[in-house]
Amino acid sequence: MVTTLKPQLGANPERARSHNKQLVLRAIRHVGTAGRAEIARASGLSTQAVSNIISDLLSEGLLVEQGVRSAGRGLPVQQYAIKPDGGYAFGVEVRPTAVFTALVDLVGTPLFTHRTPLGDARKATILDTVSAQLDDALAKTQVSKEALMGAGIVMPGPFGETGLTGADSELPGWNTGDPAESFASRLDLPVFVENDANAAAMAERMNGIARGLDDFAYLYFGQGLGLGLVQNGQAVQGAFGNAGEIGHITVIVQGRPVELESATSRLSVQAYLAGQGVTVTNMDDLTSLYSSENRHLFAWLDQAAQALSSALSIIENLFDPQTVILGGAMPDDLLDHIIARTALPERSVSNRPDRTHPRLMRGTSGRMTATLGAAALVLHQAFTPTIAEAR
Amino acid sequence: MVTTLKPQLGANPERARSHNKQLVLRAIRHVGTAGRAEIARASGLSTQAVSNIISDLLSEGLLVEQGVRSAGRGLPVQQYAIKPDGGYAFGVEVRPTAVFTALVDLVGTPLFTHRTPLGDARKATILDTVSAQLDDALAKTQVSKEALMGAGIVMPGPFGETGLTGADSELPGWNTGDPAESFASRLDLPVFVENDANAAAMAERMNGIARGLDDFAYLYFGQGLGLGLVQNGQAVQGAFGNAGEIGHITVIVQGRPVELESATSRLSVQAYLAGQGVTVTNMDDLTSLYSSENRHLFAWLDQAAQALSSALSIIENLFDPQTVILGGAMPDDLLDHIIARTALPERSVSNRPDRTHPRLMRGTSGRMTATLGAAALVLHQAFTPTIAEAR
DNA sequence: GCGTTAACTCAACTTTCTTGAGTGTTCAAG
DNA sequence: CTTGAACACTCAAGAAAGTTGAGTTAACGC
Repeated sequence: MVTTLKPQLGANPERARSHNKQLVLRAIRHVGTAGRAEIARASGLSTQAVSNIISDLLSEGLLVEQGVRSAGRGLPVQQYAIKPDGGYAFGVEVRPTAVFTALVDLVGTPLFTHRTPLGDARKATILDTVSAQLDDALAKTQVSKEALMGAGIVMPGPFGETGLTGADSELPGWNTGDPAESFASRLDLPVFVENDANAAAMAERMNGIARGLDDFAYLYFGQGLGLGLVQNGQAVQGAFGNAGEIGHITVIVQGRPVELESATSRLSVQAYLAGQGVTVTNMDDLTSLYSSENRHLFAWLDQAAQALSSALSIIENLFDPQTVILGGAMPDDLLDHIIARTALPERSVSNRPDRTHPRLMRGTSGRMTATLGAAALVLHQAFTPTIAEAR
Repeated sequence: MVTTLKPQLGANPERARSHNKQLVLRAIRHVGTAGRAEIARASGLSTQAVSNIISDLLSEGLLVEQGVRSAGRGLPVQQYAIKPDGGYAFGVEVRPTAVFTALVDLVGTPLFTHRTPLGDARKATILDTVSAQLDDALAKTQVSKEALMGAGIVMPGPFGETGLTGADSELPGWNTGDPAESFASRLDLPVFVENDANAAAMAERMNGIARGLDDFAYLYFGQGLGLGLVQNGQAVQGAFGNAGEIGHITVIVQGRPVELESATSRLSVQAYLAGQGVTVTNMDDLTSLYSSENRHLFAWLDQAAQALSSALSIIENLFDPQTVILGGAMPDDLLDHIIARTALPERSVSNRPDRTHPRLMRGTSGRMTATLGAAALVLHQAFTPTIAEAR
């Protein structure tokens, strides 16, 4: 039972500078625009140090001057903001039948999104497709490869051979070798791999409803149901990268134990409605069923809300998050409906009077959520000081 | 909905050095004894830098020379080890009826442990008791206050007013104001507050069965049942410090939903046996019941194992830990029995062929587990590089 | 108007790390 | 047995990045 120490790096001038640069970028990003003195106070560095770092970042093209603000006495503040075209991130979501790609700029604005159907789901096919899509994205947006900071890849978990393997939506050929490695060498970029729920959570944290939150959970409606976890500003991956597989835990619905995923997921609603003779194939079908107040859909929503209430109790009591966000491949209307119907457990550490956020919130939904989340992984990394992380 | 950025510090020479010192200590601690070159390789620093740092640590009394080892070619390695009396940590566990204290040295060896009954559980009484115990511990062990690196405090959660407040084992008067603050100013020491489960987990990681593990869970039998979570080498506290309240989630036992804590906890076994006309008041009673193969106890153990199996499924699928450890106020025999009887869920991300650790292991049990865990919090902090953490 | 306040710059200084040359010890090949 | 390679470590010089303190500039308020 040999346990190796996780490699951590010592601080030297070079790594210290890189750390400080990311710290400054993060501070500016958080408030939008900021002046040197403000950043110095926030970071515990001297104004001089911040000045030097900012002049570096300006010449690297990561920051722009943003005019002067005179607030109170003293010399007016020269303000700085993130330069949108200071860098770009490529986001990829791999599903068994298609690959979704997105190119976003440094502030997270998508410049290009695309869906490419997959002929087959072999590893080589996927790598080829993603690589071609990257070239296409760069060409269409006139972005140079040098300006790309990395690629985020969202793949359906679980990774490796586990007790959940063999189920529904598998990708063959990925269980051997490190997927990140394969993509990194093929795309010649730094690569970050995550599951859909964590990626969606990070997207929400970078540019969505979870901006500034450091501890929250994200329930992601994908094919099944995934749990994204952010603790201390970092996505929780678990020892083998498979944290958040909430779909297979047992919850109580109408007094009977069922798998959470079988009560609340896209497959679940499709199966339920099919059992009632109603066919849905995409999110638009669900939206129109909802607006026509289809009683079968409403019945499903009710039991989904029940299942969710159990899940909420577990998530809240185990993680004590600032909030729980619901999002993914489910129309806004339905998410809102579920949120309204979900009983907030009383016996929960989250049931506290001094809350700043609702216990349950709706996040971004839609087909591209996870793909944009993949890109957000790259941005997150660019704005997170990491002196000790070995690469 | 204002979200403030978590304060993070920039790197300057002083903080870089402190970071590197902790990194060196951690590297040495991990392997027991080590030479300069070995540490340099592990930390990404130059041998020269490591040399300078080690000479610092020697003169601060945190390291000792440990003789020469000639391994293969080259100059024999001058080895260094942690100096046990290089520093001390005070551990405190506060319960409603008693305060437990321990003084441990830098390698974690307890020099002094004590149980002090509490006349009442008012805040002032507790602070007085702890303070007196600290003085006593220092006097009896001849340790100077300057050598104390801090105090770890274990208190029953949940912290603050929550949906679980008002239950069984409360301490009045702690919901207002920061407990850490109160202890820090009273003891004039750096203070770290945790719940019992997380503290026990950190103890196990520092000196127990979880040495070197960075991602694991600890199920702690206290009054109720608590979940300690270590992710990335850090205890997970949640947004409000109340993560790990697993006792109140619903699990299935014999087909019926029950609160986990009512099926598996010290109170649970007492209540169950009382219902069968068997009275137990302490762990020794349980041990003798077990060795006499009491059928009521065995029946309880069986249903506890069932409940645990459900809990295990949740923990594994949500956290994907390296292992789950069982420990706390329950005799070893009983823990071993439960572990042997607990069905390992098949539908779990932890059910994988390439495991290095068993899925369920027994940790340290006994009355002082959490108290020593409290002290371990201080040691953990001393061996963890933290350049960016604001204090 | 004029002093106070505050942001920012400049130049000198400090800390800490890295680099490269040099020393001493051990092992192994000729 | 000699010689050279391998390796740990030290010394001294140099580089990188931070801090400090004095000085400059602009706005506010009395």
